[in-house]
Amino acid sequence: MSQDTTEINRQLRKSGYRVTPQRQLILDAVCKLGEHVTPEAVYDHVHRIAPTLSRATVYRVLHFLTEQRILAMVYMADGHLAYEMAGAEPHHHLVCRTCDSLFELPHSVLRSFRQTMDAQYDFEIDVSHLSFFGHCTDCRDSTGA
Amino acid sequence: MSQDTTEINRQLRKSGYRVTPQRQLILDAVCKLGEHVTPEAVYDHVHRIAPTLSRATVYRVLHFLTEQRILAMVYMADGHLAYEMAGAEPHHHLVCRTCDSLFELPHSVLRSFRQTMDAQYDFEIDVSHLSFFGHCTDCRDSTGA
DNA sequence: CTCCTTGTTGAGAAAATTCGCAACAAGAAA
DNA sequence: TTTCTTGTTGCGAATTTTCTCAACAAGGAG
Repeated sequence: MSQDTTEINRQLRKSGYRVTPQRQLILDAVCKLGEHVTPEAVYDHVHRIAPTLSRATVYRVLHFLTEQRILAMVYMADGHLAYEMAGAEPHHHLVCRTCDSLFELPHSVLRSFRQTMDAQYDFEIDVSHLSFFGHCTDCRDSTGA
Repeated sequence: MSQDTTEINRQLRKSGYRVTPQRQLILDAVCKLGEHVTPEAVYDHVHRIAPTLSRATVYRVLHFLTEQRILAMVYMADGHLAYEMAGAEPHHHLVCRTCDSLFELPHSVLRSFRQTMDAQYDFEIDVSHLSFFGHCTDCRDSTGA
């Protein structure tokens, strides 16, 4: 389940943050629940183990762990946000605004683009996950010309 | 203000949708309020003119007009969503997850990437606006290593 | 081991966004 | 212009996400 939590904990402490049981529970939950984990799913999961752990903490910790590059945000087709472990194999999404379908995009496609951003803007685009919105094959011609 | 609304209206009707006063008011509002218009700002604006126009309608219409490629969604640094006319000069954002700063990215940088997506996946990435999350020059080294 | 400093949490209120459904009204057809 | 179909809206409730702030507790210092 919880992959090398030890290493993550060490990293957090080193940065001056604290390793609390809440953070560990939430991290474990995302880890265990797999890809595209919603805040509500996390809450349901951890709430059974720690009934006093509040929703606010779930949202805060998810945000915090994303900032720490431990988790990655995933924009779902329905517009909602989900999370997953940032360490997982990077993959990206093409989300169709019309039919809401979601296509996976191999990380390799992004490689050169990221390098350009890095070299020209010194900006490190989040490797873990990107979502591109637009219109898929079936929908691209359905609106107007 | 309201740029060629006539053409937009025609297009909507042609697609089987209706042109209602609410939709026109909301479109005008976004047009007039400029870039990065929040739903709340739209509501405040139209509510003065049409007090019964509900928040739900504002959200629904913004979503609808985005789907119709008339508006474009903009992910703000604070995580909130804003809208702007899709016809405007395309520009994109680099959003730093750590310091929340927002950098503008010229459209030209995206050109080849879009062409690749188009050619290889037959997916038309939204031209109007993209947001890339990551870490800027100042923040990229501040976490870990 | 005990004491501080200050990063974190819990609880509930507040704010933001979405839903459900009956009443409405745009606009095609007659 | 009147009628009818069905896409849209309003309202209020339900959900989701954020905020405030006092009480807590992680972990470094002594």
